Amino acid sequence: MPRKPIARDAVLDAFEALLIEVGERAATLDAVAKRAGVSKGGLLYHFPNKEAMIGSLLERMDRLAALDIEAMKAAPEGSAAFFIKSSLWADTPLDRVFVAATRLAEVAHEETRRRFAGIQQQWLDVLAEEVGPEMAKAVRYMGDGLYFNAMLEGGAGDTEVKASARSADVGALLAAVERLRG
Amino acid sequence: MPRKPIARDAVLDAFEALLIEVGERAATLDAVAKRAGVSKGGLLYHFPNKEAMIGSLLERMDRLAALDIEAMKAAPEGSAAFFIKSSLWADTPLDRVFVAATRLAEVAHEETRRRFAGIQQQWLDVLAEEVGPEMAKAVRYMGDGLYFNAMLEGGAGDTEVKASARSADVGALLAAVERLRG
DNA sequence: GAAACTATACCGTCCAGACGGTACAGTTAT
DNA sequence: ATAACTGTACCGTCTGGACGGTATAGTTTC
Repeated sequence: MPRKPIARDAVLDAFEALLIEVGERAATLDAVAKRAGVSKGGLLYHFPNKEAMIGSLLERMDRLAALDIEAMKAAPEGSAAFFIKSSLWADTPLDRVFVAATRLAEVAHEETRRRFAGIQQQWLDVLAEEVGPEMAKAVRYMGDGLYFNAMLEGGAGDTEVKASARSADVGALLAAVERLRG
Repeated sequence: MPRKPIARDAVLDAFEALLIEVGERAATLDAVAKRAGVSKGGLLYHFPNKEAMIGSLLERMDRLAALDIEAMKAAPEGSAAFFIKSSLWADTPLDRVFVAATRLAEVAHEETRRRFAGIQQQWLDVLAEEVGPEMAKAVRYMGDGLYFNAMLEGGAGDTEVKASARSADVGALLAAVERLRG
């Protein structure tokens, strides 16, 4: 059996972290390799080019999103409440890959945008089963707004403070969801 | 009398358009000059460097946002309904500069992020006067979600189709706002 | 006559990617 | 069992191109 490609995941993690913290512009191959503790040559061994690296990150996103949608369907508190809660930045693997991918979509990366649209549609479908198609949109836009703000904050400043400030907002949103459902 | 600096606004418009349509990465000085129908030298005559150009764009945003907030306060249908409607992508000057600036915030441009936070706070304050601080957050997140989606779509694909699809969503959001207010 | 440009040449830096090499785990032939 | 071989998993360096910015000489418009 050949050695395990431990560097592969390390590279993907580093790429993700740099996208979140310093944006797409600064997530260069050199920077990713350095952060992953790998040489640039080693990085390019696993991912023949940058596009391939992005492709692997998107696969990771699809995989995690599929799990999230399953959990959402099965959530005892209802899919809408689950959705709002999980839209809050909590540094989960899904949160991370999502914000990282947003950085790519922002630079007009078409494939990334397509994947996003697909996942959002799935969320909407599940929400619509619980609160109807109209209110589902309201709920989804609230969640999107939460992501939008997480993305704007990025890695800058005091993450702790901002996270707790936003978790207070979730209470308000859950109350709003209750009203919308009633 | 010297000629009027018509190129200045043309450059800013071109920069804005490129940010929206092809992202920050592709909005290079050469590309901006070409799109504005101006030589690179001419561009740099008005803006000594790229940062200065960004600064001017942010000034434009602040100016337009201030007008919007005044209109919001004076809106007969209420500030919340006005806010939701105006969060829809309608290709207005404010919409354009806002999405363009989002592209900069996404690449971790700190000054841009600060300006955003300031404007968002003002919106929240006005909304809170009408629907209270809790529901104001719900409304603002919905608006943010609308912007988030406009931003993800960018200039790619059929803008007409997507705009009309989203304007249908606004009906749902306005209904949601009604419920939240009641 | 001066502001508002055009046009072009150039510099330093950074980046994606190519390339040639090395270390070593596992396999096969003896 | 061990020497010879094979393929995977890397490392370090180099190159070509793009980008931000400088410089400068000339041209148009008011």
